[in-house]
Amino acid sequence: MTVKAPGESDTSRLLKRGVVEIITELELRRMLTEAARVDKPLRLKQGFDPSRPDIHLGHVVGLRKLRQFQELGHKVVLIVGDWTAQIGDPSGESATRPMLSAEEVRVNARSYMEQFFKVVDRARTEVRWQSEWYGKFDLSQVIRLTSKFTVAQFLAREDFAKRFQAGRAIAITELLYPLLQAYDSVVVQADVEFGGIDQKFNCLVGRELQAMEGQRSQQVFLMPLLVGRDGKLKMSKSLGNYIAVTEPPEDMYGKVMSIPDNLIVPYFELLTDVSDDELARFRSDLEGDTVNPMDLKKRLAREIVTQFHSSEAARAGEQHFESVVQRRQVPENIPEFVLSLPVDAGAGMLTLDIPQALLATRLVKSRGEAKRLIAQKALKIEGKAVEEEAISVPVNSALTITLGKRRFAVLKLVSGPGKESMKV
RNA sequence: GGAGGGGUGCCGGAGUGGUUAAUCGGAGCAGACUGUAAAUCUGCCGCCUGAAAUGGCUGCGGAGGUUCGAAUCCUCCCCCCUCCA
Repeated sequence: MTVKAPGESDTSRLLKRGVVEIITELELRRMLTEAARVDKPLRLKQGFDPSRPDIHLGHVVGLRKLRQFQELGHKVVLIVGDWTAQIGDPSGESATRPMLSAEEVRVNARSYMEQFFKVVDRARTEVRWQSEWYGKFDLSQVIRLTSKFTVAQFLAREDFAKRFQAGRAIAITELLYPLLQAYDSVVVQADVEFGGIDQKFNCLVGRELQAMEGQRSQQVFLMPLLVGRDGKLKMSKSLGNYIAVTEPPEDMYGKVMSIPDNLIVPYFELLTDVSDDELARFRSDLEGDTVNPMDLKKRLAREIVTQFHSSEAARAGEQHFESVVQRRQVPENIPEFVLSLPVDAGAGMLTLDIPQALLATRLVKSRGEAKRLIAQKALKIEGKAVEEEAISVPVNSALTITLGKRRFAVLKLVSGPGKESMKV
């Protein structure tokens, strides 16, 4: 094993960019130097909650940081929080979560790790399950653990303090959450714990507990919370403002394009490797209005899609965006449906009940929605706006349907007994 | 053990007998505009029927009940929260 000491330029990238706070930076710097000197990697602790196996760009901010440390030779210790998951993270108004079966946890963990290792180096990661130590934890140990802290200490945490003052509920298990997380640090002998700034309290409890157990306290590395697509709140799955790392390239590209302009620079800063000089230029260009924000955003989207897919996928995503969104063209490979309808008496025509057809394709959820969309001029058939709810078309025609900006289908109409439709 | 507050549509949150399919905000969708799926503006936003005004159904924690009529009143039940012990 070879642990490298960071050079000066590395250090500023490592310890300054995308970092809110390091507790304590001085000590961490010492540890980095020392680790290189004795060639012993630092143990970088990162936990995850297997009830939420989805990784989005908000998590990626931290994962990239872990990766940077790994590149210096350090080791990530990934903790599968199969016990804390049962408590629920107290940050926010956590609703009680359903308990997961052991099997569900396993499935989630597998899926999580698949995503995790898109960014983090698997070879330099140790995976540990909480059940390894909490599976045999007994009451005397629980008492011993809880006896080390006071309510006042916990009320120092902003989230608890606010809720307490507001007279809102704080479950006792929620108080246990930071304790368990802290004890994890003791078990795995963490040197540094990584987390979003909202994890500050939990990580600090870890420091104290380690000291009480006669261990060297971990350093705490806190990163900013990425703002979600809404431009206001932190990216989170429950708020629906996230971009998942498993997103197909077109969607990922498109979703990056949908972030508000004021997030362009922060996203570059936290999610890409563009240099600090370039970041500064982006900033001034945006302020001075000398760049079209869209062009910067396209670059951002390419960078991000490339990280999780490939540069080819990024190019394809961009082409898709330019043709479908910007030029409003119909994409390729749209779903096709065959609809069999009775032929009208006389000529070889049939009457297409459009809401019915849209419902059959599941492009809409109800006839009502279809009618509304038609009234709102959202429907195009073969590129032409259609405002009628029924049209007459020749048998065996294939119609390309566009509904709004993002819904497409091809309808093949054949003569048949009823209104049954089938998907092809 | 005692006292009190509350459960409303995807979310937040009004509403305390009819004018409430249910104010408003957010999300979502559509249109316009545009430099983008940014921003902004406008509209839509339970289901079915109808070109439409209309009509029908479902709906405010659950089950009953009162009433011409209930999210709103009564009874029982379930769940959540706060305070005092």
